[in-house]
Amino acid sequence: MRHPSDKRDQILKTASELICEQGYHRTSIEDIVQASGIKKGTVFHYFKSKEELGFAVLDHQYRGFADELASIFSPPGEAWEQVQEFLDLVVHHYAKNGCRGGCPFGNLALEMSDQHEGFRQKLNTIFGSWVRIVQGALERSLLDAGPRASVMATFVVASLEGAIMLARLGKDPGLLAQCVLEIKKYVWLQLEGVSGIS
Amino acid sequence: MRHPSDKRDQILKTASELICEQGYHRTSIEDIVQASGIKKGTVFHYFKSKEELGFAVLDHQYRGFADELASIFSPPGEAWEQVQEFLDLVVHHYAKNGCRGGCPFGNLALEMSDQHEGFRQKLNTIFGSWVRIVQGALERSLLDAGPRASVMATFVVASLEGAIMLARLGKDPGLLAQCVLEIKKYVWLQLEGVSGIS
DNA sequence: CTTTCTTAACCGACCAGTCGGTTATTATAG
DNA sequence: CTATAATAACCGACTGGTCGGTTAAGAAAG
Repeated sequence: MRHPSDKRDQILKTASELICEQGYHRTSIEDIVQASGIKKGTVFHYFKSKEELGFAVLDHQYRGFADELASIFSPPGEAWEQVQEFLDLVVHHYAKNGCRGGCPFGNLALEMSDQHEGFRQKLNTIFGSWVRIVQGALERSLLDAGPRASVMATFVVASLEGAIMLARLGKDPGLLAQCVLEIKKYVWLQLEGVSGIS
Repeated sequence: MRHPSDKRDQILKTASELICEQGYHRTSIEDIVQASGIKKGTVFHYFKSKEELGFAVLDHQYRGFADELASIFSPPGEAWEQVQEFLDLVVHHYAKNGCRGGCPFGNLALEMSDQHEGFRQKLNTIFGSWVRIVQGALERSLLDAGPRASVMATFVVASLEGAIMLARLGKDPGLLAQCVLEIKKYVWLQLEGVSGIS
């Protein structure tokens, strides 16, 4: 008994990995065909174009990431500790795979920003919702939840992306861990300054 | 023409712009030929392969950037103000061009990190020397020049790269300006803490 | 003349995407 | 339950076009 979506998922998974490592343009349908064992006609049966497959891959990756975010930030608990937990998770993830692939969203963002308006908007939305989640946690941590939380959340995400990029370039997960410590220090100094936590 | 040709520079310039906006793989020799008016054979006369052209473009871009860095950090002066001057220059640059193109080194870094070892090493060296320049300035600003300066400089560069990426994605130079303020605040808090400057 | 530069014509490889056809699975009717 | 009709899943050879790269011959300069 075959589930109709069996092969579709396999295509999605293989394409995700390849696009993450090689980028969208560099990854050919033939690459996906070869890596997955699925035939070309089947790929175009489920996705009417490479572009549509690209969008589906992006959705697929974001769904997985959003689930992880939710599992950390949704349960009740100390917000600042949740932020730290999230940062540690990122560090741990890239330490495990040796920084191969880098951030799927950051990669596509740099590749497509000036190239494909549809991808740009989708990615911008993804980063926007990511920032908003961090912002929410920071607001719950700060006594005066003003516009500072938004600015700080944006900076945290930006720094994280930059650190992932440099760590990947240098094949050095330690660089990411080091930068994450600085991010924590940055946030910590703000929390201290504003709310007097110690 | 007497001097080694005019056309070589023109190829380099056009290729730099296109690769910066579209990426290396997405930019075909044909694109460069069409944008510059120079014929295909001429391109392969001066650069024996696309790869060699890519390396030359990278060198060309780094030379320009290194000159700017030198003109800021070399003259005698208050080191911390030089760092700020540099950050402001970056903000100003992307405000002027609306974040189009993004950082040439960051773009290539993400595109080539897992793809081409030669590019990876060259880019890693470039970022390394960039970090070291910032580190030097921080060391001149801090009373106790320890390993902290290196960590901070790495974080500054990483954050800057991440901010440029997000600003480009959102077509919002203001986001970069905002993040640079946070970078300054981050460094400032460290200087205060360590050396008691106010 | 020789050397350097420039050009257009050309090539094989590879790309995304198509198409006609062959199975599986399901729905329907007797 | 069986026979049949309809639909969805799957396959691989093929196409038109573009890619990076080559070649050979002309133009320009010393």
